[in-house]
Amino acid sequence: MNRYNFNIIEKKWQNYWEKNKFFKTDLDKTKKKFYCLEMFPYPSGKIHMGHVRNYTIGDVLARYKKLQGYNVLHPMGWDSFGMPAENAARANNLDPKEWTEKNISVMKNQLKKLGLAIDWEREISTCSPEYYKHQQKFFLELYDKGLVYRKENYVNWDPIDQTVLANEQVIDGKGWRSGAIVERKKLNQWFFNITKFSEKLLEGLDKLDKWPNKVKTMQKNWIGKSFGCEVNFEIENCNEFNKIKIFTTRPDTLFGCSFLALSVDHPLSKLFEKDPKFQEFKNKCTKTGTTEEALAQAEKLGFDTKLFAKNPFDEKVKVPVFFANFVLMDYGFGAIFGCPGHDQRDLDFALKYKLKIVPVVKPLDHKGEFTIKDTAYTGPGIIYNSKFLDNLKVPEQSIKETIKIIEKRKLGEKKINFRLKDWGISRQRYWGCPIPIAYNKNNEPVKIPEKMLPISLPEKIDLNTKGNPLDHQKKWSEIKIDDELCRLETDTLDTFVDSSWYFLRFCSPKTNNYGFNIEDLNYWMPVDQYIGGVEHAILHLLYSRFFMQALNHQNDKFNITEPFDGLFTQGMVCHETYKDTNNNWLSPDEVTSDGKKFFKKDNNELVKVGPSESMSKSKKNTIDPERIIENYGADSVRLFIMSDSPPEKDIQWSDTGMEGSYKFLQKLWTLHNIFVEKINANENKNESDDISKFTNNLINKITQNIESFRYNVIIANFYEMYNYLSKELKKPYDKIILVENYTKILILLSPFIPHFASECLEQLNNLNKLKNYDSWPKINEKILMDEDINLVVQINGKKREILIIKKDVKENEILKIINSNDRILNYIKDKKIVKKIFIPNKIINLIVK
RNA sequence: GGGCGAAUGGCGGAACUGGUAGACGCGCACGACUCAAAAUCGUGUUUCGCAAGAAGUGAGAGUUCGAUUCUCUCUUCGCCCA
Repeated sequence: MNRYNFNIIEKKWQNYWEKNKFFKTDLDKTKKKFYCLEMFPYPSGKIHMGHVRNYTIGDVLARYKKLQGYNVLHPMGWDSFGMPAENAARANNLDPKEWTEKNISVMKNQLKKLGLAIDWEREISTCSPEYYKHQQKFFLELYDKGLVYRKENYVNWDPIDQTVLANEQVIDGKGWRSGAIVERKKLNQWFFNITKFSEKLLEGLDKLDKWPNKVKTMQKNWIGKSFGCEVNFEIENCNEFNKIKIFTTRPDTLFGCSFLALSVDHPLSKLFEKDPKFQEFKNKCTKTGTTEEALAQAEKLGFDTKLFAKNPFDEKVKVPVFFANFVLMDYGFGAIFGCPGHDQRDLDFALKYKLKIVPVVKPLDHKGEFTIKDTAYTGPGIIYNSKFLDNLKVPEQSIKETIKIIEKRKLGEKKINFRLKDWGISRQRYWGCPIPIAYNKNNEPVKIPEKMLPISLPEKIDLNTKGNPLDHQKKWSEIKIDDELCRLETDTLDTFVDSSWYFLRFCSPKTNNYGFNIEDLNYWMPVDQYIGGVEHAILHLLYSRFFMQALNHQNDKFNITEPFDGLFTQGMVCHETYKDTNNNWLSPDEVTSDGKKFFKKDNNELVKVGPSESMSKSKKNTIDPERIIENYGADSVRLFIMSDSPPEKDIQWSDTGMEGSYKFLQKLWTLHNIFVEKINANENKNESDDISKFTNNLINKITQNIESFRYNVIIANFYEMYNYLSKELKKPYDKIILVENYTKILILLSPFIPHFASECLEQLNNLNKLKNYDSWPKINEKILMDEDINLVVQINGKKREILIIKKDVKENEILKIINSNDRILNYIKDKKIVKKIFIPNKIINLIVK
């Protein structure tokens, strides 16, 4: 018997699919559609196991839906702008464009070797002017709608490299490359007004019932809607600034207020502009990073203004006003009141500056004096020390009631605050989409007229400059608009903008005059199933949702509000980590094992085995998919990556598991040959038709498990199928029955191991089944109903016997069977049956005494 | 510190709405084939026990005829936010 030669067979089918345009999207819009999309990759060089997992999950679904008769859109593209290209190009003196294009061609080739059912004619790449031209139009459209604006904002500034750093480039407060201490610097930057849609983005989550709750909660927390109140504090003896407006979510603790804290950017800071001590303090503040986390961890610092504010509830109580490093200008009004008793940050601050600590909430069951030492009390309880607020229950009564009083006394009003900030889209980098704006002589922004788009990036430029390379492109940046010489914006767009609408472009990838064709969109959108890593749970998904809101805004024709109807977040691919005696990471290739301990291959030194972690280049625990495909074939890899763990959880890469999948494929091939042999022999008789029952049951299980993404269980179902069939085929079977059942089984297998299934179906002369729509096997309910069931007999809740009986047998029938079963009777004899619990087709439980 | 989630054999995991715990795979053991090994095939594999049987899903309680599944408390781990 011939061995299954995956090399020949996989190549054969990949060529066949390409030549016959097997996965070309159908343009017939009368058919029911299914838009299956996986997060497109960044072309970093080679595909990694995470891609293999992500794209196999999607591919299984796309192939399954196609067989079910859907018109499937399953495209692929490249998220091809971004820092790695710029860094790699700088390091190796290359052009980012060439580097990117080379990577794309390598990775595309690798994806094809996986046998993915992708319509490559719809391929897009975000770094091509063909793509970003439309993005520039969208930018101007949003600009016209008032959703884009420019303002000064802090960035992470590397003073040595003279460049802006992304948050992830700041490591322990230092620049990743230069090691310089990162500063906060104010720059003029472009923003998308995402906060205009805070409420809509929050409400929209409720309708996304095919999203994981986890992701929805994360977005909810990120948007961070909080109910609170603005309160005006009067400032004593200050003519220029007699009122400060603060925001608080805890107005009920107002009597515990012992200071006001302002951001150094608060308008009141103008009074201290000439104070060198204040400038020194402000500089100190700019040295702490811009992230909320950095601010939270930094030591609480204050600058005493020597001003005093009156407590609005009791004008006799006066509290000092500070500037403080932990108050941000873009939250609330850049001013808070400090209540050390019930907020840890405020308490740290108060202890440092020896301010009063007045507790105003105590736990309900607390007896005697309640004191605060070094931990603020934030739990529930009851208000005290607070005059007219005393005895209000915290939090259910206190906040609401206090706001009522504040509004009645006209001291402030109820306010809803969002944590979500506007989206800063300016990047001081070369390899990104140019912002279609220029500046005139007066430095005013001017829109680039549509006919001048795209503003393309200059090519083959010197990247080894300080700061943004585009700042050094004088010639490129000169542009004439309406006969006026202007200079182009040199900032480029955040790459999250590129990925906020690429799924729209896939619907009409070739349309030239606009980013999409609305008829195509109305047919294909929303994406029915979006699949990707949970690391994009917040930003990418939120920005994409925002983009739909923005396009929708003031546009009756664009009716999409939510881009992704279903979302699935897959787990990561992990591998053990290895370190040598000098604590250097070792790759799995450098390590060998005797089954118990691990050794370094070249010198037999003992290797330290670390925990299994997500595959990453830095820990050297990666497995190269291409090499695995070469050794085992794409079908085997697909099988393994689907088999060991539920798709939403992390999977451990294991060589033995991989080998197991490979062996299983060989076993299926043996089984195939037995089928073919038996079909040719045409035994012309059936002992029974158990095989049809089995197949019918299998269809039922596989279909249900695909729909709920339990792919690992499906692979187990296939193993069971193999175990069953290798025995069952020892019986004689009629050719017709065999062909019919085996064809169905191969169709069930085809989404998972498409090359193998195609080869076998071709040998059965049933290849057309994979071409035709609607060939996913249907369940025969009658056969399903006919099956025997296991009925468990329990005595006092303990399993004592299993009865294999027909479905829907009545209780008294079952009691008859029990009465003739000695094993069961043994447990009942000499006892009285007190109670009978009977659940049809499941269980009978006899309670005896 | 807050939010969300998880914990099942030596390992990965299964058990859809409370109803047979451990499917399926890996590993391991034994056997067949072989001079031998690999490959392949077969049998077994939660623990204790010769067995009948008993215990058993991180720990402890509770609801129930019946709990891996529901409720409460605790422990550990993971993710997100701070």
